[in-house]
Amino acid sequence: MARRQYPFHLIEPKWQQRWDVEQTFRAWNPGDSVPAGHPFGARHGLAGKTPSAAELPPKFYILDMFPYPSGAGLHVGHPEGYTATDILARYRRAQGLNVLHPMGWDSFGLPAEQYAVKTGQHPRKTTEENIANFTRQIKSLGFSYDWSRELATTDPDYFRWTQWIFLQLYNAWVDPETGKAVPIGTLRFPTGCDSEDAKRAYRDSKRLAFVSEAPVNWCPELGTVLANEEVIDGKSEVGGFPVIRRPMKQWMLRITALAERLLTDLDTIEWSDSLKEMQRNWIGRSEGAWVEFQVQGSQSKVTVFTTRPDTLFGATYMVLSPEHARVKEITTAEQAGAVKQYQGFAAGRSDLERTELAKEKTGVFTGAYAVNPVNGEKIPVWIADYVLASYGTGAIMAVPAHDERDFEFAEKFGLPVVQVVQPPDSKTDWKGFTDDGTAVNSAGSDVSLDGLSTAEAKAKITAWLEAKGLGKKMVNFKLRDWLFSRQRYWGEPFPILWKRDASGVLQHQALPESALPLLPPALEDYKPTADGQPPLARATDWLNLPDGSVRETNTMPQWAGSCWYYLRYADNQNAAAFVGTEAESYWMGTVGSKLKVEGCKLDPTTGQPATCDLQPATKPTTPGVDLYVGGTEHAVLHLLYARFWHKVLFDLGHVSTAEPFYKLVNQGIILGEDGQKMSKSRGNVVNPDDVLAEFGADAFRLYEMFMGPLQDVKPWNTRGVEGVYRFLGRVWRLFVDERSETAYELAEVTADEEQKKGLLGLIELDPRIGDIAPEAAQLKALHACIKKVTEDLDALRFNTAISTMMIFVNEAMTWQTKPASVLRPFLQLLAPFAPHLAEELWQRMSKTGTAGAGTASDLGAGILDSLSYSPWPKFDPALLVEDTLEIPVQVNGKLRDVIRVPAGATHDELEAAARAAEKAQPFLAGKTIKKVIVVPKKMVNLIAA
RNA sequence: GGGGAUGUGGCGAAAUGGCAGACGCAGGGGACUUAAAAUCCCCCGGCCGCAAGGCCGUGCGGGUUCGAGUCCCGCCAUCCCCA
Repeated sequence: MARRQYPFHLIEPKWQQRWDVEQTFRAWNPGDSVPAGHPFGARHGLAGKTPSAAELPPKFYILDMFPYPSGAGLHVGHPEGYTATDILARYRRAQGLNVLHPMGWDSFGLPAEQYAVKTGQHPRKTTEENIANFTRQIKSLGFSYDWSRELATTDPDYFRWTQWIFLQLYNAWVDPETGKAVPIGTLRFPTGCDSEDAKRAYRDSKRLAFVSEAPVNWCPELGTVLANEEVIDGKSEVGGFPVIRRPMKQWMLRITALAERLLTDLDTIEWSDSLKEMQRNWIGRSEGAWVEFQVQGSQSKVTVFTTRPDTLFGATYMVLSPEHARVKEITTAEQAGAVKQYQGFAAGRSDLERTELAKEKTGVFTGAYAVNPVNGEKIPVWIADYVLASYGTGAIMAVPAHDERDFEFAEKFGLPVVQVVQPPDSKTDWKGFTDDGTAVNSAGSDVSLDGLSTAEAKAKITAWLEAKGLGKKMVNFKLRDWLFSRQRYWGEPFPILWKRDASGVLQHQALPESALPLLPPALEDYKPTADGQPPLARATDWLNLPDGSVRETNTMPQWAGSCWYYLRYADNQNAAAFVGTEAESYWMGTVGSKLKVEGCKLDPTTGQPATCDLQPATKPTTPGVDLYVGGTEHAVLHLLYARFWHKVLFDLGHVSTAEPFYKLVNQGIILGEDGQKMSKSRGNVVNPDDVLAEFGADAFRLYEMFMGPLQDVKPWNTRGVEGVYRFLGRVWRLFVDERSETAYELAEVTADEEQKKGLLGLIELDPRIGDIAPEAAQLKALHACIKKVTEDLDALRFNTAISTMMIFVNEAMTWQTKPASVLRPFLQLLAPFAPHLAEELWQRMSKTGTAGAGTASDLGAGILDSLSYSPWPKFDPALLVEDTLEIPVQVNGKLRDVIRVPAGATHDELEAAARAAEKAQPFLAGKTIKKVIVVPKKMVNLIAA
């Protein structure tokens, strides 16, 4: 190990302990009493008071995606986002905002359960051990979390409310007229729906949480249903066991009912365009029409959904999905055998195999014909597995001329191909042309589309269909309802009972809220039962109630707990509600402070903040979480699910905003030193513990941010850590007296562990630091640094902010005098990035008895003891004004010279100086200047010929 | 297959359409030292040149512009997500 650049091994534990003991980073809810000694109270004049929401400073809610506490511990990818949010949390705190910055655990999950199956150790024990290790690692990085708000999704006090929210979903439906979730009691029953049984069935079919017989990914080996994302190439992601599709009774959440709002409300939030695009694609809204086809010689009708009703004249056959309900009744006797056989074949194939991977189209003719409503033509009806039962109506009209898959199918089975769209460019082949064009061959006895553009044709034919009662405009979504049950032990049990009705049929029924939390039973064996029941079914005492009803044995998926944790952080001790109204509306920004915070202007001679009081607010605070940072792997599912729950809670009046996360940033992943994704098998995983031991937490944090832009993918490089570590060493040497440090180093050699803690006191400030009037160049360096770091932080450009501080320090190292009024504000800039080092030096700068020209009180006056709550400095633009500028001179667009001119040079002066530029002369010789482009303060371009 | 992102020195990267390569790493040279480590100073895109300087250069091909790493069109490559 190289020589230590500075005693981070003593500094970091010292400050971490102090922050912990003093609860420095506690966030204050409306109605909390602020203790007299807390720096937040000192900063805001709230010491010993109990401020209301209006009296508190504006809120800033900055959130990390909470981790699954795995047995492997933290790797360097986790703290990337955490460091970014911590820097911003500290920055906003310094700006005077009331910052909510919490951390918790997404602790339900399969690994702990699998370990339990193998060893019999309760998953709770494994989970607690892993949380303890994660906590230790995260705390060692010095993040300013309010640990009093810690939560774990596996904690009964937490999942009690997850179950409660499930009941809200269960007891709600979406009124199609308003598109809003409302209590199930408001449901209006259709005429004829009179009996209690009929009403129950109708009600159950409208609930946002409902039971459905759906084809699911069943993994016999794991004994559970898997979500699509947990199945890779037909095998389980965990363990690689085969997965088959089979219909099962499952709890579903009706997310499709809010599809439209999930789509349109994306416009109200500040996410990256690419992220919004991913959500839009996932929701997959398409406008089209449904069209009804009469089956010839039968009463049966088949409804199809098409996004291209304008191509109706080109429909030469129809395809139903093999599972379509009408298949049985329309199939002719001759084809029955073939159809049945094909249905069996299709059942064994996944959606993936059926649609995307299938190069060879398959299908069979049903023997039936349908009538094309626009021209009365008879077209054959096929079944084929490239049509999915779950998309649209499960049936399509095939227009092989203008749809790729239909075309392939028609080619293979020799079906006719009729052109009905003319491409705008006559050179383009119409076969397989799927874009917009002009309708052709589209005239029937009753309606003609010929000559119309695709958009016009769509409108005309849809109106015609509607008038005839044969079809209607329709919006379809790719988004499916959310399969919400898992056959596992380590998840939230459903607060549901199954009770027999009068005819002996089991009916589901919600537990009362008073029965929550419903705990999972104690088990000896965590495996599914021999007959394929979930593990909860093993607990017969728990399962069977005295009245003969049985409990639901499925559990919720891991997504459940992460759908609302950001709300619980706002009020995690609340025993009466999932979140208190006042806390929710304050932190989500709907009832807020009437104050705003101005930056603090520095007095140029003392470097101390002058005025930085709270001013009346002119803008409302941000609705929702101000900034949410996490990995791009959650770009779709988690974020969509959480938005869905939030909207339901909003509609039901439980939360005050329509969207949970106002601004969201995805951090890029960190690769191993070899440029490959970090993984145990590649052996390229970097453990933060090792980096911390050698370089300290501040260097680790700094490097994580210095590597490159937060959103980018970037490889780890240990040499790079050394670089920023050296920078911190230079900062240290900028402030401390070299001789005292030598004395400290000598003492450390012989000191025992206990004595070492006291040794920091031996180190003194550099005697050249004092209350000296700063030189103009020094002030300029400082204020340029304040400007750039502040702007970079606002734009999340951490890497360039660090570069800027390096430039400042490199320059400051050459100074013969070190005015405290310049060095002190620099520490404030550094503090969010390297908080331990900055606090340590700050403390020395404000301590009595420091060497130097100024007296102790001069150095400390007006400065809070706690750097964490000291006001962020504001730069003075007047100090940054240049009196001369370097202006590049181009000839014909190529740089030829650089001239120095007064900053206020006029257009003509600039032009004259450029024409006279010495090094430009050879390129002007013998030519005449045709044109001159002058960009004031920027450049001059001479066009010569 | 669909979607998203990214291509700039040996490496990580900077650059409101206006001096490409800030800052850092690696490398080279020097100072200090008995020596090393640490630290400090200098050099560091390629080619030609003793030098001054010149030419070329931001994945490839076009375009817009006085001027393009940046904007537009078309390719290629890599990575990520989803199916």
